[in-house]
Amino acid sequence: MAREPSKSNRSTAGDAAIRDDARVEHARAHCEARRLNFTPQRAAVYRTLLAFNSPVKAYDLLTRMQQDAPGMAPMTIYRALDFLIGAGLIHKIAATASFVPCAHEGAHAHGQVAFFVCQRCGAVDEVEAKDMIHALDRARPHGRGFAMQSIEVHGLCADCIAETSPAQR
Amino acid sequence: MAREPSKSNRSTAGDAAIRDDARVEHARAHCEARRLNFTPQRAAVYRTLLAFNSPVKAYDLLTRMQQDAPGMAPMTIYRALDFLIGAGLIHKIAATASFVPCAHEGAHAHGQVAFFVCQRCGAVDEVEAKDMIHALDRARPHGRGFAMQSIEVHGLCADCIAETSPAQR
DNA sequence: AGTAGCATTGTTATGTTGTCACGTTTCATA
DNA sequence: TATGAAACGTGACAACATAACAATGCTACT
Repeated sequence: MAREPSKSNRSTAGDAAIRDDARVEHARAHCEARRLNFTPQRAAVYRTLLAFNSPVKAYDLLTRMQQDAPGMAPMTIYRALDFLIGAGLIHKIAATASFVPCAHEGAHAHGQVAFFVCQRCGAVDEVEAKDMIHALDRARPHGRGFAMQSIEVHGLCADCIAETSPAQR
Repeated sequence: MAREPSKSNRSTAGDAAIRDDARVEHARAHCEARRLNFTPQRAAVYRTLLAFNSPVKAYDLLTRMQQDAPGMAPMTIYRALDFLIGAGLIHKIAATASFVPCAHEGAHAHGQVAFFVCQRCGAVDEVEAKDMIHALDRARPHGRGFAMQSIEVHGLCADCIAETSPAQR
């Protein structure tokens, strides 16, 4: 699943890098429009997160960034991640203590997004959740005043079900 | 987030202990019916978790249990918690890395429960979620084969909204 | 009774994730 | 240029979780 940074497949990797660069520029504009300070450090963390192309743990991000910036400390990563979450550019997945770029580049309201998290492989699928919110509100008998910010659905993705069921027979 | 509209807050620690004891016996029967080994150690961890009456972190549980059993190691706690989760007697709340007794004493199917988790105070409200599951299934455009096991809704509870909004005005 | 196999528990060490505290740098702007 | 807030560097540490292996005890079969 992980994309190797190998030198084969060069054109694909290059295309991905170009797409990531575009997303970084989009994020910069997003922050400028909100008077948020999209510093080089924050941009670098965001850029690195994009390159993984899958949910990333803070220390994996740190390890990767230390290749270019030896001595970088955990705090540096966590501060940048906090900023990016606040800006709506990334999300934290509690189930796996990992981070993913927002699939909508921050362009959704709070409480209108849901994550389907596979507990086996860690894959995350982010979907708009307006309809779900309504369904949840109706289905919930009490706790009326609860202000939803995100939903995590934990379970097994189709791929992992396919891989595990035969072994159990 | 009280589950029942109590007539008064006069319930004593003694009453609570008696209720907890009943729940431990219920859990014992639950396990025996499933040929699961509800050992004294596991019972003790469950009993201690019940006594907190709120979401508990593993190390808080450890600290408490070390009062009676000095030298108890983290492994011991985590093993018991794993067993209790497997037995359906408790749930893990990923958002706060904490554990709560199942509000239904294990009497619900997998994928039919949702947790409303307050990100400020950590309070957890567990509700049956059959209706939500259907709503989620309908609202979700892709990820057809996803097998839901639990839902965590993250946000702010009514109490915390009441406490924070005046300060923000 | 003997013993093989398994589940449970004990013990030590280690790995992983996240935060605190405090000092320094940067930079817009008054 | 002063100065104050935001951002950043750094080291220590707190909190959360598991690996690995030893010891114990149960139980099922001979």
